[in-house]
Order: sequence, then C-alpha cells, then structure tokens
Amino acid sequence: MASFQSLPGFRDFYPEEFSRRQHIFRVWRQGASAFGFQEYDAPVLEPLELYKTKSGDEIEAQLFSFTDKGGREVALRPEMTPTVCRMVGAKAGALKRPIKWFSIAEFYRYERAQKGRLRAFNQFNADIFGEAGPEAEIELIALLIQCLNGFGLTKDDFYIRLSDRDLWFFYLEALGLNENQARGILSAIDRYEKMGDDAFTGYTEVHGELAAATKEKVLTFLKIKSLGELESTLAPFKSDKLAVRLADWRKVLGGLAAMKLNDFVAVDLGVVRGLAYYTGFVFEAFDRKGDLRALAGGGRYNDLVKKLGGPDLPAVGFAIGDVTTGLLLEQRGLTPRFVTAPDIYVVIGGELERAAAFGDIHALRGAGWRVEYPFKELAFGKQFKAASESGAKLALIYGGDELAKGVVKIRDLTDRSEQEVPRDQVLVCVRDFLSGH
RNA sequence: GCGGCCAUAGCUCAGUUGGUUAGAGCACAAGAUUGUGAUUCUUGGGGUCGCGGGUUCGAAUCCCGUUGGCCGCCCCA
Repeated sequence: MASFQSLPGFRDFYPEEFSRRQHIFRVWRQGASAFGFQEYDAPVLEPLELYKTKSGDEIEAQLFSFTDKGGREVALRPEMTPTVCRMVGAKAGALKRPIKWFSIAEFYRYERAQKGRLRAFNQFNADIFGEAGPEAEIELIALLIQCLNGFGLTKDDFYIRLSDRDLWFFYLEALGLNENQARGILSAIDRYEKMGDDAFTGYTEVHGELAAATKEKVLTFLKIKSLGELESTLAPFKSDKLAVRLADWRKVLGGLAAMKLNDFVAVDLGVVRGLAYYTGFVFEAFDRKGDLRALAGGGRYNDLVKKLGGPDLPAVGFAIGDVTTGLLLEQRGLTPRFVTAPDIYVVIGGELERAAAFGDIHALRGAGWRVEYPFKELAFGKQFKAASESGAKLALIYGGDELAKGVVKIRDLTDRSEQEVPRDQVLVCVRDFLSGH
C-alpha cells in the first residue's frame, strides 16, 4: 500500500483512464471545430474576488481558496465563465463578432464527492459573445447535441430541457408579483421537482402564503410541455415583453427543428438553474433514464461581462462535464477499447542482428509507424508470443539466416504467412502491406 | 457542513468463537522451450491486513480515533 494517496475527489489517470478521457476530449473538440469555435485556455488560479463578484460571498465555502505567499486571496477556478468573461471583456473591441470560443479544462470545487461529482473534474465550455438574438442559442444547443452525438449517444440516451428565466419573470410580473416575490417563486420552482409542495415553504416564510389562484397558475405554467401550450397559456396576457419572448421561443425551436434536432429538445419550465445571473434561456442536458445528475447546463448571461468590468456584451454559454459523461458512456457500452498495439513488432535474432534491426526500426518510426521490439535478447518463441500479444499486424524478423541473404522476413501475424523481402526495400514493403489492411 | 456502508497482494476476494510464519484466482516475471505464437506445468517477486491508539498472554479479527473510498443530504456555478 502506497504511503501517499491522491487527495479526496481527485483522480489519477493511468494510461487506460487517460485514453478514455482523451476520447471524450477528442469528441468535444471535433464538435467545436465543426461549429467554428476557437479554442482558448486560461490560468488555473484566479483572484478569489473574481468568483465573489460573480456569485456572491457564500460561494467561498465551495472553493479551493487560500492566501498565497504574497498575501493575495486566490482560488482554483471552479468554472470557466468568469474567466472567459474577463478575457473577452478586456479585448471585446478588437474581437470579430460573433465571438465563438470554447475550452477544455480542469476545474476544482471544495465539495464532498458523490456519484457524478468530484473535487477535480474537466469541462468543455462553449460560449458566444456579442449576439443578443436567439440565433446564438440555436447554435449552442446544436453544438451541445453534436458534442453528445459524437460519442454515439442518440435521442434515446439524452435530451435537453429548455426553459427561460425571463419568461418566468415576465409571467410572474403579469400575475402581479414583484421582483423579490418572483425570485422566491423561481427558487421554489427549482426545488419543486425534488420536494413537491414543500418547495414553497421557503417562499411562504418570507413573502407569506401565495394566493391559491396564483399558485395554481404557477404550477400550470410549470407543467407546460410544448410551444403550443405555452402560446395558449400566454394568449390572455396583453404583455409586449411576453410576446417578444414567445417570438424568440418560436425561433429557437424552429431553428432546431430545421436541423432535425427537435427530438432532442423538450420544453420544460422546471429548469431555472441555481445562481441568479442567467437572464434568458436556460437549458440542461439529461440522461433519459434519469439516474444521473445533469450532463451539461447553460444559458444566457447578458449582464455578466459588464458586471466583471467589461463592456455591455450579450453572452450565452454552456458546459459539459467529463464525470457524468464518462458514467453515461460506461452505462451504454460506448467506452472505446483501450488499444496500445504497435503497427510492427520486430523480432531480433541476437546482439549481432540487433544493430542491423535498429537502423530499420528508426527509419520505420521516422516514417510514422509505431514500432516495438524487445529490449533484451529473447528466444524466438518468446518473441513471437510477445509480437502476437502486442496486437501488431506484422512482425519483421531480423535473424542471422535472413541477414546473411540480405533479406528481412515479413510475417503477417493474422494469418501467419511469411515472405522475404530485400533489406533495402523494407520500408516500401511495410507500407504496401499495412496500407492494404 | 451532516449521515449510512466499506477498507486484507496491482485487481477480485477468502481468512472459523481472537491462536503457529496471512491465503487463493487473475495479472506480472523467469524457466520447461538456443528459429515460429495455443494449452499446460514448475518457480519467483509482490502485504507493517489503510493509519494511530486501546483491550488481551496473543488482534487482520474486538473497541476508540483518524485517513481514504462508495452512496445520500446540503449545495450544485
């Protein structure tokens, strides 16, 4: 047993786990690239104030924060949004709009680990800055779907719940509630799925009992499952704000339907998302079976760049986590096999033949082939066994007999056939052989 | 921050009411086998029984603490 273990909630990535992580990163990166997003990165350590400004003081309890040797209050980044807002805000004037950026990075939160949640995890982040219209939401939701489709996940595996914080506020305003009351209701909505009617006790304590008729209307709104229901529910209200939001909803759902993505998206006003900086559409991706926490989440945050000292710049973004994604891929058998096989395994007769083999081995590697050979002198039988177990498609045999004739033997490890080729043609013959498979 | 379950070899686990030097399978390595891959056989390395303390003639086993893991609550950017 080792004297040291990794810290709680942190993971070691041995080669097999690392390859699984790389597969996830590769799919995300391919998706972002296809959508024309540009990759960026940023420091892991940031001023603590950056997160307090965005999320309030209470966030500190869930941060990896400390005082550095220069007396600065710092924190390991718990998310990318404040950082990317700072970066974009600093150069907003020089960046071509719309700004479409993504990153793949590790984040840290000081919380107790549980299923799908660790203290160190990776996230794919994609954001669009400088586009106030719902075109940005269409682009991002389509990208989110692509980033999950890329693993082989289908509409039977996951779906996206789409909601709208502005719509809620405008609706609650139309019902006669003030802004504080509306925030209280949203907080109750957030918990309603889990707690049922008890979710409203917090509201009652602060604002008093919600009128039965109003509550009824809130719950009706919450249960809306389609654009049609949404339109008919809102029809009686003469509100310009609501009409504008409805037009945006038609655009988003229409655009996604035109991309044939409508099966992936569900109208679900039960999603409001925890912290209060979202200003419009919000969305979360979930496993269809529903026993995992959210795969991804995001929404519009039009005020944040300005709040962090930048210009007034509209923004939408989302993040996908690697932990829940990995669990879902595991459940669905979509984890790729761990392959370490070389292309070629070189069998070497003895020390005399080794020098000859080394020249060709290095040339083959220079040509881009993955080539392995035994470090120590080994019996031929052992070497063939090793060649077979390595998963290589072919073996090159450098024995005394062959070299005396000026040839190298190529053995097809799949059907055990062999042929001799002149030594100076090894590269060409290997290329012909491997490209034919 | 709170609660439940758990911790023996790299992995999966056994280990009797507390009793000699803590075991198995798999994996790894060497050999049987000095020019051709299976299977098999032999052998080997690898453990402060998570860590610390206590009870006892004696602790992997019982008790307390602690660290870590899994799971749930809070929270979830």
